[in-house]
Amino acid sequence: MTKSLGGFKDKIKICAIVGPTACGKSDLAIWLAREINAEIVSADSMQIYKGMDIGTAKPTLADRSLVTHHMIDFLDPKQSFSVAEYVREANFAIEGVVLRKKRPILVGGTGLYIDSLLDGIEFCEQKTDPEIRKRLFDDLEKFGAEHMFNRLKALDFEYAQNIHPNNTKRVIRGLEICLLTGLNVSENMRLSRKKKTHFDSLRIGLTFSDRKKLYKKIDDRVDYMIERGLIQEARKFFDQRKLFSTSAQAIGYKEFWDFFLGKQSLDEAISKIKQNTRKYAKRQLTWFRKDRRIHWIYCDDMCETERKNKVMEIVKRHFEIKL
RNA sequence: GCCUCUGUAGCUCAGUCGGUAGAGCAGAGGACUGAAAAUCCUCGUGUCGAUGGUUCGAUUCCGUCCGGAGGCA
Repeated sequence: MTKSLGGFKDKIKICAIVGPTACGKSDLAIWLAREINAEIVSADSMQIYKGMDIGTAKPTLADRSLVTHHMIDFLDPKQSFSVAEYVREANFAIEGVVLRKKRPILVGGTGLYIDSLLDGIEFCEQKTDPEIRKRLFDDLEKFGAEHMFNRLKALDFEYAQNIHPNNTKRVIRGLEICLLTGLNVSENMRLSRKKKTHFDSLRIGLTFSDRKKLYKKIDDRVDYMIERGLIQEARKFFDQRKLFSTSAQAIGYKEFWDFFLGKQSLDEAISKIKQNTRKYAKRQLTWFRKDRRIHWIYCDDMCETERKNKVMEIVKRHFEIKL
């Protein structure tokens, strides 16, 4: 969290547009930003990467010439990234927006990034340590998941109760935190929540009441990505794929690798992308649904004009904009 | 026309030496604090193609019919 943000007297009013992938968040945000003199701050863990344009449905240059976008298109795909870095950079970007006398709109589907930012989660100073992590993974291979879980349980019983022994990624991170900070995970989490957020946020959720309609939009969008040249875009990264860390997870790229190797047909790769995107959307919905603060807008229950009116109504109330 | 194989969950298939059935995938729900587009957990009743026969009992054995695949003419 940047020190300077704490320097603002009042809480920063911010509007967040959240929801599953392919539900129309970006378009709505661009329209809204132009209406209320705003700049857009993205909360998307993959649109940060340079060159990954089609597959991440990144706002186009035309979109970006209409409204200033932050937190997209700035990192090399070989670089890793994390929530902590996101929160730091996004806070910095929002500070700039406010200093320019513009309103900030947060838009994205990465729930962890959104909540960590808006709820003011303060991550500890210590970064991740690749060596410790590697050692822990070696131990995992040697001794198994159950053993690692027991080690965590001994250090932090409270946290261990919340995670499943098979979720080795979480178990190892838990152990890493203990080794790195000297405090257990639960204690770290309490500290991270100690300070109050400096945001006064409005959360608007975009979704469909009929899940099938969302899935149809996803399928259609993947087909459109293919038309726009997703295969060529993915191919550009193919040779370097082993150097990717965070970006290697992006849907719409990794699914082509078996196709490029001649192990799978193009149709199979495309179906896989659609399927993975649908599953991803489902996970996003699980994340957002539990958040009672979100004002939900169901895209299939109202026409575009109604939708915009509804959004404008609650946004104006939040920013105290007079008619 | 004859022969062989085949018809079981939305899909691909297993299985029941005769006591009405189970995997993978798909799908649904959930968790989530430095990899999060990641990672992980939970959830399986379906006229076992139709109909007749044998049997205490058939999805399982037998006959016929219907659908699908292949072979021979």
